[in-house]
Amino acid sequence: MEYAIHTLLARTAHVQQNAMRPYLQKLGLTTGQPKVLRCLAMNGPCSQRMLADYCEVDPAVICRMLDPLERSGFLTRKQSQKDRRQGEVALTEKGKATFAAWEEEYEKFESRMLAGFSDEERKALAGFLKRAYRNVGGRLL
Amino acid sequence: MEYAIHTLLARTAHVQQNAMRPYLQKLGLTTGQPKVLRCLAMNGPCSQRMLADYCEVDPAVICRMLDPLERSGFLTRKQSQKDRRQGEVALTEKGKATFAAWEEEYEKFESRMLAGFSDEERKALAGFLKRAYRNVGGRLL
DNA sequence: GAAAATTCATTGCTATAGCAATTGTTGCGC
DNA sequence: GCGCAACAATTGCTATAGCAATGAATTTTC
Repeated sequence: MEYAIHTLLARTAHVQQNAMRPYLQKLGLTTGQPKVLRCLAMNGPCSQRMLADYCEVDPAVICRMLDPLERSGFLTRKQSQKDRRQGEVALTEKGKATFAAWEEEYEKFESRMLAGFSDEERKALAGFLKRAYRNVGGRLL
Repeated sequence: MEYAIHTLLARTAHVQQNAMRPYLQKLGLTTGQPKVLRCLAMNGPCSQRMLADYCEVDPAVICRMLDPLERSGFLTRKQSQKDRRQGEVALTEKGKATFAAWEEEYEKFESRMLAGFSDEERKALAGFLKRAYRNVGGRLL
């Protein structure tokens, strides 16, 4: 039987997420948290609005995700001086260290997922995904 | 900047889902429902366990997804005669018609997502996704 | 400079998803 | 055939995600 691309894409992403969970759990992370930490690690302290834009999710999602991340001591929230509407979210040392550890751990995962892929194939896959991403409205990657 | 494959995959799947939502809403469907309808359309009446296996989600997820699908009149649930532990989930006529309409509607979406892809590229992308899917533990596609 | 529009964070509601525990039912070992 | 293991559906709890509405602060418009 033939599968539609959207099915292959959704299923692969879904199974991928389940496969990553044990790696993340070793570091005390859930599956959605690394992308928030990544934004902060790459861009430094951000407002929640910036996090939402970068992660391409609704601001409400970020708002709710920050509570457990703060409780776990990965980041801190405070009010911005310049604009009291905005918060300023920043990684703690623990947050930085945990994200760095995840980046290392992730290598193991990726080599498993792409086992048997040549360098050309990896490049081609990345290029295809990026093109499809842009075709359906993605603006960031 | 370079993006990890898992990021490209997760983001593309995520944006894809948001892009499909309006098409689905025209038919009164939510983003998770088509895969359940597909299983029933392809395989005929199923137990919830079969649906969970086919959709690669926890049986609890199927259990909770059936309530709204039943309320919308897309399917019916009854107890199996042979094994009273199992239920028997079956599409209604409305469910069949709606799924068929979705399959048509989906064509429009896919041609948008894969605009600019040659036939070879489509085949290559599908092949790559399937290999990655299997590498991370997928057993069905 | 005051009224209107916009922006940011948050909360409520729903959908999708995993895991653990529970209940009821079947099947197996003996 | 009885007890126990396995299995099916369900429910509770949490995480991720979208959308709508709200309240507070800022910016724009006039």
